[in-house]
Amino acid sequence: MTALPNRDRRAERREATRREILDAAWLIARRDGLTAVTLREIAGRIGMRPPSLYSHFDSKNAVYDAMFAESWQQVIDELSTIDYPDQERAALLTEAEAYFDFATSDLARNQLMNQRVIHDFEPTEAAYAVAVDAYGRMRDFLRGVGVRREADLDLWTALLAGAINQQHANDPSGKRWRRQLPRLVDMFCDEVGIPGPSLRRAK
Amino acid sequence: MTALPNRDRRAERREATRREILDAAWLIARRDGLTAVTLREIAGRIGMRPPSLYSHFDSKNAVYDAMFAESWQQVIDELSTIDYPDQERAALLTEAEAYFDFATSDLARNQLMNQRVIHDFEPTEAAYAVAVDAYGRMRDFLRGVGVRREADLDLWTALLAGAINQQHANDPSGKRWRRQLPRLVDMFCDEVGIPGPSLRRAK
DNA sequence: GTCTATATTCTGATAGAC
DNA sequence: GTCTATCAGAATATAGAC
Repeated sequence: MTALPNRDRRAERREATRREILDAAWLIARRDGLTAVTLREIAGRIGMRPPSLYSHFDSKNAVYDAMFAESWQQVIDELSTIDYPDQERAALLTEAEAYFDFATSDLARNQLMNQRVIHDFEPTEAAYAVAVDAYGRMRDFLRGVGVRREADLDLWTALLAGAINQQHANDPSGKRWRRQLPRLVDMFCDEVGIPGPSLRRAK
Repeated sequence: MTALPNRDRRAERREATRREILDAAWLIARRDGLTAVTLREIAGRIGMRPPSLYSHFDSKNAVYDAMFAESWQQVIDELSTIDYPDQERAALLTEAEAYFDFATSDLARNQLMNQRVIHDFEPTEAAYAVAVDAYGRMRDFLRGVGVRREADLDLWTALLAGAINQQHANDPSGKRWRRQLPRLVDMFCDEVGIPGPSLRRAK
């Protein structure tokens, strides 16, 4: 009786190559924009020929699909490490700042996640499920501080999206709209009835 | 002494061709996305050969540049026809709805105006000046209802951008975030100290 | 799993005739 | 101002050898 190996070196290597492909794609996307990603350049960067990529991804959009899924997974991972303060308003501000920083730290990623920049790309069901999961966690978090109505969730996402979008468009290297976050969170809390001291007096 | 002609038929025809080119480009952009615009298809649609377009535009990005400028000019034209109510909050809501409707009625246009979808396109000084003009008019309008601080302007643009962005991304054919506008305007007015009755009680 | 070779189509742009 | 001809290159994707 031969013992089964406890590591699958083939699978590990395969996963490593897949990782290299995605990293190269991200590098190109950040440098020249999402639409500038080409199989040719991905291959060139990792010392492969373009057709070899098809052993790992069925198509170029399959690469985008993996990027889409991993972006939303990063949101989940990032937000799940947060140690929230007890006070509701402070917790909301912490959440807002974390998501804002995540979104504004990578324009290409944010475009892939939230804008229809690649017109013929639609996430697969599996990839979309990760985004739905991330949204569900945000909803659970808001429920935890007393926000339950659908319209209030829409309000929250609009406030965040607006600050992020303006930051990208008009002050990509600054903090002009990030500074508005305490104010936006206060406005949100006042509107939906979350009590507590204003976030802008302290400190 | 021969009289000068009071019309320049040559210039008129030239302008008409330029118009045809831009209309074709818009059609493609709306149908398949901004990045799908090609000189080949523009030419095909108006019964020309691709090289002929260079008699009217120096490059493909020059076409985008004209589209950028005319988009911002449309904002100016659109908002300047508005007959605002006297009451400040009502006036702000009218403005917000007009701009929201403008932005959400054409995804490609909004991407060209406000997102960096075409990575190697940067508007010329002349085209950018139109955008600056539009922004100046919005600033003047807000000043007219008592909003003067830079941070308050940033707040206003963030609220609008957020609603527009979420509408595009998550409910492109509906009104889910448009319904939030009265609420958003009320929140804004409360925050910056514009008096008046809530926009959500009446009607 | 990676390669070579290739298919097919498209890209923006220029030269020069008419 | 529009055309033909052409450039020089890039795009995604497939077939089949190794």
